[in-house]
Amino acid sequence: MIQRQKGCHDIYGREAKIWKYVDTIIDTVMEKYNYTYIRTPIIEATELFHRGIGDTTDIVTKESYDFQDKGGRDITLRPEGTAGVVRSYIENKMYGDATQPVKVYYNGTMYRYERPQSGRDRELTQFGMEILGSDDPLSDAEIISAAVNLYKMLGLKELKVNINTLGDNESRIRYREELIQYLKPHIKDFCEDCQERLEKNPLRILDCKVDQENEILKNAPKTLDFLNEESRDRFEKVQEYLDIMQIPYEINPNIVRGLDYYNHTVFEIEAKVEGFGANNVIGAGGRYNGLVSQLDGPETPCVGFASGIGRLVMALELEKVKLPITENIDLFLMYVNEDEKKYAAYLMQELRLAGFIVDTEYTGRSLKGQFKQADRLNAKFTCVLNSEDLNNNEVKIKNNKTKEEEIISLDVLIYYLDEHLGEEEEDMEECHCKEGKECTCGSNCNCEEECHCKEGEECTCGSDCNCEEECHCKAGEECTCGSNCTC
RNA sequence: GCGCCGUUGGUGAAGUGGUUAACACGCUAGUUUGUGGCACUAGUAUGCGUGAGUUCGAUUCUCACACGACGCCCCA
Repeated sequence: MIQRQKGCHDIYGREAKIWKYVDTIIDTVMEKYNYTYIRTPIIEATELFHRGIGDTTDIVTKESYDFQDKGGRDITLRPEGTAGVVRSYIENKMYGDATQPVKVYYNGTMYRYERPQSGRDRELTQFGMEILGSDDPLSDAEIISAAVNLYKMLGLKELKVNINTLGDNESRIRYREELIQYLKPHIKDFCEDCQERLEKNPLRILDCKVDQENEILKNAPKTLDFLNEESRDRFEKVQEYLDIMQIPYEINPNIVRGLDYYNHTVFEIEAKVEGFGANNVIGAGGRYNGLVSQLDGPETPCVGFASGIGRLVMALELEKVKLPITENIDLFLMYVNEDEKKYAAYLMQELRLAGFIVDTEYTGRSLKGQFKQADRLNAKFTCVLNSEDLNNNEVKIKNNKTKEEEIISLDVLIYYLDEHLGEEEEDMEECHCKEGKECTCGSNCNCEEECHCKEGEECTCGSDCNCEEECHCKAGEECTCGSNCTC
């Protein structure tokens, strides 16, 4: 059997619906902020990332998907989105556009040759936004606020925004040197990883999990002390704008972005969700004023942000955010003989063109099996096409929730469905499951009522539960049976 | 690149160095029910990640590899 590639995932079914939903929210929010969608190639010249992201970064040195194509060109599968956007900005001379700054957003797959773990895959989907051509601290604040608002709109509640500033390139380099000098005499007392980091990535030592309690580290020089006046003013301005926009944040001097191109404002957004793995940063970004010129474009100040959609979806699921995802169909048509089947084909065509979600039987199941199928598909209405009724120009339609059945004229079927599905919409949010009955609300269950599930039985509240014994659990409560039940 | 644990049917899984790999769910068919959701009956892996080794014999022991989960490095 051919398997998917390591660290890659197939996304389908309910999960795919969540991804699509997240995409639509991104589009909606970005439209409000007046960002335009940009789509750049997944493959780029290898040199772009070496010059853009930096030769010392692991992403470029160890983790990139490099190859030569048949023409001998050095190609890399993009490991992140910003470099490609900047390349496109320069190549298409967007700096000459009438509307400045240029505000764009992207949403696509990135590739990193890494060992997979929770929240990290080889193929990842990132959404990101960039403002190119503005040095205004308001643009820094806008990027952060847009990110936070997006997460809020998706339904995430517990967010932690960490911000920091690296200062301009000059103070950044000065600080780096100072830090190395300070740590060097004591480096023996640090963990092995930190000893490695000293020359390669000294700023990372500040954020080391092992040496967090080390007194020497606690007294280490801070980036903020090395800022020149301009950098300090800019950082204060960013905070001021964030305050005005009522975006809560914390200043965390240990936030260090991995990519070489960052300067001034940097930030990370963590999702504080129980059960999240070690990688709980769902989005991060910062200012990169030097990148455009470094890639042969005009001196252009920029700020941007990127977010992993996979982590985002994981956070939404762990937080059990209620998402407006439809998992039911309007009508399931059943039939027994060939004439009825033909009529089903005709009727489906009519109803689908009229805008209803309609399905029927395709595998030759018995009528009994068709009823089961209708339930599996969460059909709101079912209809057994019966030759006799059809000859009378009538159809028997059943509300699958109330179990009420009516015989109506075929001429008014569309009108009937329209009317009754409208009613359905209103209490779609409400769940009517009771003891011993199937949950009507689908898998994202928030039953208020008690459910009784026994070993091996499907939990009546709709979640997958492997109770050892009967449990009486309500929505949001810990399951009394001790199993991993999310009743 | 490093570490730890794992890999048995559509699903959750039990299990053993030796004839037919438990149980449950699901699915399909049948009986019954005025057109299903209950009950009952039957069917549903020639197979235990892949390859090699040990052995008379391996799904069960050993090794390698692949993949999965988690953590480190690094990073969204």
